Amino acid sequence: MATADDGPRRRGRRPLDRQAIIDAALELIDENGIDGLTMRNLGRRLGVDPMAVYGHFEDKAALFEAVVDHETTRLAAVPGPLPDDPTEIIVRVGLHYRTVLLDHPNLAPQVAGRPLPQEVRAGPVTLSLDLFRAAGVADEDIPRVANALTRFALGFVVREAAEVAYWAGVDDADQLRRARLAERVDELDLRAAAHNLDPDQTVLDFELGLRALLHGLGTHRSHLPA
Amino acid sequence: MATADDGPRRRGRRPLDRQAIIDAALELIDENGIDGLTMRNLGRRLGVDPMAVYGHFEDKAALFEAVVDHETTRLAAVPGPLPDDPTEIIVRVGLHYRTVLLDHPNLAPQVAGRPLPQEVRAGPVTLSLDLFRAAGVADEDIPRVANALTRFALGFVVREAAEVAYWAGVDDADQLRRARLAERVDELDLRAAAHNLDPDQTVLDFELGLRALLHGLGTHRSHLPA
DNA sequence: ACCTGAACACCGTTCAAGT
DNA sequence: ACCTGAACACCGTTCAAGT
Repeated sequence: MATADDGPRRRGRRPLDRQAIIDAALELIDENGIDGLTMRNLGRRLGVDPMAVYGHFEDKAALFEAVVDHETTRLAAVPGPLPDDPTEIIVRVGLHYRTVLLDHPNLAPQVAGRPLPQEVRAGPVTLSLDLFRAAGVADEDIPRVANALTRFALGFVVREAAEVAYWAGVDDADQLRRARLAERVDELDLRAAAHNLDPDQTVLDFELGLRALLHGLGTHRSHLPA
Repeated sequence: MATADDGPRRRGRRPLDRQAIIDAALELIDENGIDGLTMRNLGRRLGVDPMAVYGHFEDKAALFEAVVDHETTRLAAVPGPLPDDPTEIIVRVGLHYRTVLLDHPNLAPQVAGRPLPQEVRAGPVTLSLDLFRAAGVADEDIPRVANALTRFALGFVVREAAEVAYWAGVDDADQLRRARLAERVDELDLRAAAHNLDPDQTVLDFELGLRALLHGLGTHRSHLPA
């Protein structure tokens, strides 16, 4: 058992390496959004002087980049076994992206706003040239098709995460904003706010959109007007 | 002519109403990103004591919400004349969304992460039930189709804006990060970084994706597996 | 009614000091 | 080698005071 007075959060239990700091940073971001990550909060959570973190990261920006990189890396780890059909593989990758981004919705915009090296090269599954070729995409269309799919998948989920956070009233410090939200919910009929907040519905929307996009991109060499 | 010593930025030239404050806030956000908007910077830009802003907005959060609302409202103002074909109207609305969001790329994630009342009701053009019905979408599919289109359009542009800002090195305080970026650019072949940074190419990607999505959504009642 | 400026409680970061 | 704590220059905001 730990002694009673070795710090507010039992410091020393974890030896304060980079991973322990990244994990604590993710906790703070999950709990209070991106602004919840402050060097002082981080020190308190780790049971350590705030300045101790500077021994492992040059500054807050470097720490934050490491946190985002940590999540970006997870995007490449698509769980198997995988289907044979290339189209189905692409759908699976898309659904996996969504799952990873929603694990830390407050960080989703940052993860999605960054290039994804792993989707190009490393990792067990990659959106590779060969995959798109196997799916029947002509070589010269691949960058465009890859762009459309990537931006659809990441953009969809970022907006999903942001909407959920917004309606939930992220920084619910003031009741006034909530009251205004309630009004707006009543205004919405077409958008069907309730529909948007149900994860079981949203994942279906996501898969529908992804398949429709794949189908639309695949059946026509170009949808652009002459 | 203004006298030489009436403040660092000729205060009094504009009477400091809400609109003048919102305009100055947008300037600061455009120049230095979301963090460039501070009450002290705002006061300096307006040639006024920072606390003067509190006479017009309750706090910084209220000011920021007003700025985002200002941009959200612009989304509804689709310039005419409009085509007759409902599908073409939807494409035009999407392209207009892209233009508005890219006017203030640093604010795009905030604008896109918010519900868009105007797209439902007010404004000269709305993504209305009637529009989707005219485009041949079955009533029960409309929420799902509207979701897919809205999230594709807004998500695409948010990611576009974020990627451009990222490669440009938004907060280019440190050269080290730029060096790392240069390495990464070399790594990318499939994603075709140069392609992604060319606005003339990106708008074609956007329109292609939007049309493919519309086509895919329209030709099949459901793309979901049984 | 609107603006000012000192003050307070935060923040990231520097630096000299401890072990 | 790693952690500490005082100090500095920022930040949003409160409040008493000016006009």
